Amino acid sequence: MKPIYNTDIAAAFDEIADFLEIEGGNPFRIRAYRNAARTIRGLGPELKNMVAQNNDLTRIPGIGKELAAKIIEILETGSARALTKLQHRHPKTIRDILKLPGLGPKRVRALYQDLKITTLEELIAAARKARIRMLPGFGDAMERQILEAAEKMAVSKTRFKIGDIQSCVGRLKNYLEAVPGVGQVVVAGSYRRAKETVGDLDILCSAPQDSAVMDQFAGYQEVDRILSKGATRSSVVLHSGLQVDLRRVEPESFGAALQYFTGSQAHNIAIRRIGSQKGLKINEYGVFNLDECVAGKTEASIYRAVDLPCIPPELRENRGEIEAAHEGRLPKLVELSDIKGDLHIHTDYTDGRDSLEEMILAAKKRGLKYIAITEHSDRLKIAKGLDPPKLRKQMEEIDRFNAEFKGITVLKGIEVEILPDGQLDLPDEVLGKLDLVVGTIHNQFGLSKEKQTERILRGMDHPHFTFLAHPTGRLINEREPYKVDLMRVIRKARERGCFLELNANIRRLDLDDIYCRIAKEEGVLVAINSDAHRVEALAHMGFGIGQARRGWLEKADVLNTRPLAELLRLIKQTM
DNA sequence: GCCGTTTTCGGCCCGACTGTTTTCAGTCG
Repeated sequence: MKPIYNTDIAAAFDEIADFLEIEGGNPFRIRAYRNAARTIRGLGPELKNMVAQNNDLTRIPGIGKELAAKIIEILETGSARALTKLQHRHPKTIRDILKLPGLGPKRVRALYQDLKITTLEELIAAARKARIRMLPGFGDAMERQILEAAEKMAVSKTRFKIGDIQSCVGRLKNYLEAVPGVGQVVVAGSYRRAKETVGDLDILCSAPQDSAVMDQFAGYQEVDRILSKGATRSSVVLHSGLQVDLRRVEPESFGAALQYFTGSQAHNIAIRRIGSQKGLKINEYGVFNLDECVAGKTEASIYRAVDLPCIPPELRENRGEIEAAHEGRLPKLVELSDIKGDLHIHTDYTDGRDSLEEMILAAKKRGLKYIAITEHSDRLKIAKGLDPPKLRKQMEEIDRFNAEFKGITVLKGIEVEILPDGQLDLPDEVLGKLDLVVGTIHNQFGLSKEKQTERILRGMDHPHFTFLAHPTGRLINEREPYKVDLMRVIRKARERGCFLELNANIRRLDLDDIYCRIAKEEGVLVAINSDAHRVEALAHMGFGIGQARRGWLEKADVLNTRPLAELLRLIKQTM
């Protein structure tokens, strides 16, 4: 049987929830499945390993006796009887219809039971024959909307990489801030939580009721179409395909609204539950004791009302941050200003665009105290990887820069290929002359998990190995991570005293937040690097910091927050 | 189906917008 991962189990629970919804099942039971699916997706360790080690699954929040039994059933048999039964009762394709905007369980059930519609094709056909408008609760407008949405379904909605929408967000924010009467404008939602991708943009502004901000928003030049428009809430889709929701609130509610619209949903539900235990009602307008508003102007006031310190947005995923806040052990998260250097940089010696001098000057301008030049190695021909003579030439040039430039130190490094047999792609005597050796994988992604893991572990055993670059090789929305047992990699790093990278490139963000947190718990330092191939890309560091903060990393957990002397000492210990 | 420092039963976050209604259900975030 194929190995079953957390994503498979989460998908099974979501499928159960979908079918139960269509059947009109108990909404709280459905929510329990959805909560569990979300929790399992965000879980670091694989459930199959936890079960193998006899861990008590009911200790995971949202997993009780029943769901724990179903998890084990899925791991052992590949499915759950409860799911199989549902699959026998309903065609699988009905779930596609549930995904259409505007169609929830009630309407899907009506379509299914009254018109026997079970596929998108049948839905489109029925809409064209004007049969849908006949159903109670449906009408002309709804039928039109359904037809449009169903036809567009083929164009699947992918999430946007956070780095890709930066400039778009800046333009829109400036535009809204210029509307008369508008005070603060804050982009909330998953963007504020620094998630690697955002599905849509949630913008919050403070403005009086008679403000023109909603009209101005709907008239913004990048708007493609308007989904809804009201006095306090509007939604549009930009030409880029990005959906933007704007919320307007009065200044005295701004903190409450910001807390609410930053999410995550799971975090907010947990906070509201604590509120209700204290007899408080929490909504986007404030915290209410009966009808009296007791908090709302600032975010901190909301948390104070439930006896908690303000929790940084990046932690708000209901992954233990509320318990940590309650017990006074919230981490003091790493900040961009803590970063002293960048240990993964390319130049035009290989596949970078800018020269060594340009990269050094740009790094110095950003206030970095040190950088490491880490070109590709010989075997990576596609990136003009350096052979020993070319590397020596670059090392000499770096020596000249170090003699000339004050205020920044340039370290000599290499991003060396870990070959399929675990050997490094340059002779030991060459590697031994460098300040640091960054191991990496750029080919043979298809190896089995066992072989890929062995390959990497063997590479890490090399005496000159400093850290593993982009440890999973994933490209967000583009390429799955290669199969590798990261827990073994993390433990090897601890055992060897070497490090792992959080590659801050917006396509990578690798390690991700979950494994950053595991690395921290295992006592392995993380190096946050830009992997810049041109001067502007040095700014990607900020996205790496966002991801690191989501992974609970503090200054002390990050290798390149160290002053140069300490950094060199730590690196030397690996060699 | 989960959960409990009042509870092992009876709760389970909460409000805006839309479209179809004639006071509200469904959907969404």
